Amino acid sequence: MVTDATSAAAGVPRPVRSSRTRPGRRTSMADVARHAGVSSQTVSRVSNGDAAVVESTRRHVLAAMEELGYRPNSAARALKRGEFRTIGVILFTLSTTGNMRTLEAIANSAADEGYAVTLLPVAAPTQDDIRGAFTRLGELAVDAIIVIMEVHLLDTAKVSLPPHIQIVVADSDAGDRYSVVDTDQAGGARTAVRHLLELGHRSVWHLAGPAESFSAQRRADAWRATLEEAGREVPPVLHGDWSAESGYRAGLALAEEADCSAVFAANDQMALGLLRAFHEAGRRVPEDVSVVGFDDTPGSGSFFPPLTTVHQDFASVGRQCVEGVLRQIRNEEAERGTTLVPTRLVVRESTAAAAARRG
Amino acid sequence: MVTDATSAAAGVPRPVRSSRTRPGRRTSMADVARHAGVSSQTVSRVSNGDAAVVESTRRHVLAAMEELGYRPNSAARALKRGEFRTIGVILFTLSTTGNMRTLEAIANSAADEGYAVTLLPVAAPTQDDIRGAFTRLGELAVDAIIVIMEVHLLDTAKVSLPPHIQIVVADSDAGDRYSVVDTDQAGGARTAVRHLLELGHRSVWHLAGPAESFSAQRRADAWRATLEEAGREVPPVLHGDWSAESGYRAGLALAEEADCSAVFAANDQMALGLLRAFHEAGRRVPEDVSVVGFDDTPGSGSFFPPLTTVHQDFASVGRQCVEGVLRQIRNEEAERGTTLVPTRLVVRESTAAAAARRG
DNA sequence: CCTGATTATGTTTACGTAACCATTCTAGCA
DNA sequence: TGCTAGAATGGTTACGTAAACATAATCAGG
Repeated sequence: MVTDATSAAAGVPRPVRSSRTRPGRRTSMADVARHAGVSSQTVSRVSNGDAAVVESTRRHVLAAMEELGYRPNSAARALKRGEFRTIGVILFTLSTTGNMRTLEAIANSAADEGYAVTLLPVAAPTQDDIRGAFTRLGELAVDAIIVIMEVHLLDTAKVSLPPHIQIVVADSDAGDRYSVVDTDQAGGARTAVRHLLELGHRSVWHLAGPAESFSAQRRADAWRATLEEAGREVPPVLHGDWSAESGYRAGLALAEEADCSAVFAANDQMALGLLRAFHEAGRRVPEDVSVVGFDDTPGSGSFFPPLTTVHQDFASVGRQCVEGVLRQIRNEEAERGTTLVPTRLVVRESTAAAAARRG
Repeated sequence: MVTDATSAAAGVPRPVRSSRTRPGRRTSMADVARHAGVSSQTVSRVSNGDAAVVESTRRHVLAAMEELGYRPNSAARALKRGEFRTIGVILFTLSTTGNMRTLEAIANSAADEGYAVTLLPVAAPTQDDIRGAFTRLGELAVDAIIVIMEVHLLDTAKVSLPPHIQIVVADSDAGDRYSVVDTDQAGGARTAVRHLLELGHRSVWHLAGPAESFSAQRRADAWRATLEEAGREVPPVLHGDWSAESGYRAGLALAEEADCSAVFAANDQMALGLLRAFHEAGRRVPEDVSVVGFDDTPGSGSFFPPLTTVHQDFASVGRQCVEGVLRQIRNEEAERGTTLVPTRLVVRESTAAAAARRG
């Protein structure tokens, strides 16, 4: 029930302005200091929990802060301290499992260290876009940058990286020029292929990612190398674009290959498409064809059949990106080299022992 | 080979310091001004592309900037201007399709408007965590906040929202207290159920999301209402936790129900689990059972069979969040009310006309 | 009761930028 | 030629914070 028509309308919450504070401005340390009858330096000390402020004073200042609704101004703080406590992340898209999970891990690790994460998406990997992004990053309030993309795209864009900013590159090559954290693509691919060979398959086909992708290349290279080491025939490589749809198309073609009893797909989405194509073509998985994916995306355990796949530890990738970047900030020097994060083969029901040799 | 032990180690790229600049500091406008022989005010004008600076001066200043590697200090800029040009996004997890796609759209829209996006993840939706997140956001360098979570969680956490900061809440209820942008959950669910009824199914079962979720509740409510409006029997509702695994478990139970010919799953992941359970139980989809999902996640078009599902336009949700927040910043006043983003039914192969009435 | 060390608090200043106002210069016109 | 309007540029200052230094208060030991 409305009891008083003249009262200020049940309004949007607004900051309470003490009569001591200037209108139109957020309350500053000076306001709090005046209100509490101390110097602004003492307010600063309380605000940072830093120096020795006697308990009674501290409480008094805290009360004043509370009363005036004081919030530290991070712009002034950053200006004074010379650091933003923020890490910038530049990436093309969040739409891949890997980027998304890596970003999440980065954000969580950064938060643990008291750092915020600023996102800088680049709509499409065109040169102009990348350059624009980096120009903006240079002006942005960040102490460091983590790049989640492939380094050769940086090169083609002739990007001038802000020199004072430390960089870790996830999902890339070029560990000799930047500090790189990446999943052990080759190791994962090798494990997948070995698993299939150990099941008795004569050879393993490969549905690779797009040719431009270094991740795809490394997985394909390791697949080929593993087959060659084992003295097996290397079937022609198929290329998809990471999408389930492209996996489906490749699967329709593979279903025609009578001697194809095992496929290693470069990611789970394409493996999903493969599964559908095989179902539709009447090739049973795993009885007729074994399929292994890569990523271990959520849901891959509920594919039909549940997918054997290479688990990527994106959380670890993200965490190590943040650790690397903070280490570089603290030491004030850039690092080089690549940190490989190991993978793990998750065996489910899409792989089985090879059927008797067929004709 | 190390050729000269006294040389500065083959080093990390470092900013070139002109002899005119003070060591240990990034070049400031004053440095550029000195180097170019103009006032720092003119440098400021060039930097902002703002005022009338004569072309020759402008080029001269730009050259000086280039030479000294000048980058504007965004902390000082923000302090002076009183705005950060940054939007904070708070969310629990990126691990759901919806959050991720919404975030991506927010980041893109914000970038278009010249705003950066700062991420503030909250590890688990406990009260302490939420409160911590908001305290940090209050001090954070943001002009506005977008909350991607359900409002009742804010309430239980007794969060005090920074009063000067504008808020748009995605994925929630409580449009009467905040400005909310959300998918038209009810409309989507209604469309899904109607689609199944129009195919001749006597009724539609529902695999709902977790009971705590408002999205799940609204989808379930609309499902029930649509059945009741059509005068159909309302089967008991099943609950999953959004995961494919929970869908699988529910599917095993549903496969036992002889009169279940159509299921509406509250998201695609659970629908994926349903499909696997039905396959394993020998119930053909769509011949024996029709299945509809919700989300239209990438890959759902390659499920086996391709999934009929309700497409959510996350890009639009994200865009409208940013538009709303910027409108509030510019008008300096909070808004209320809910903006519903329509859905679209994507009919694929997991739904078909009901078989002849069974026993 | 004084001295010197220690602790608590205050004062001054600089961080880099941009708004505001002042000054100089140019060109058009009487 | 002198005058004025307007354009281009410069000088000064404040934004809010925290470092560096200065001062005041307390206390132990002689």
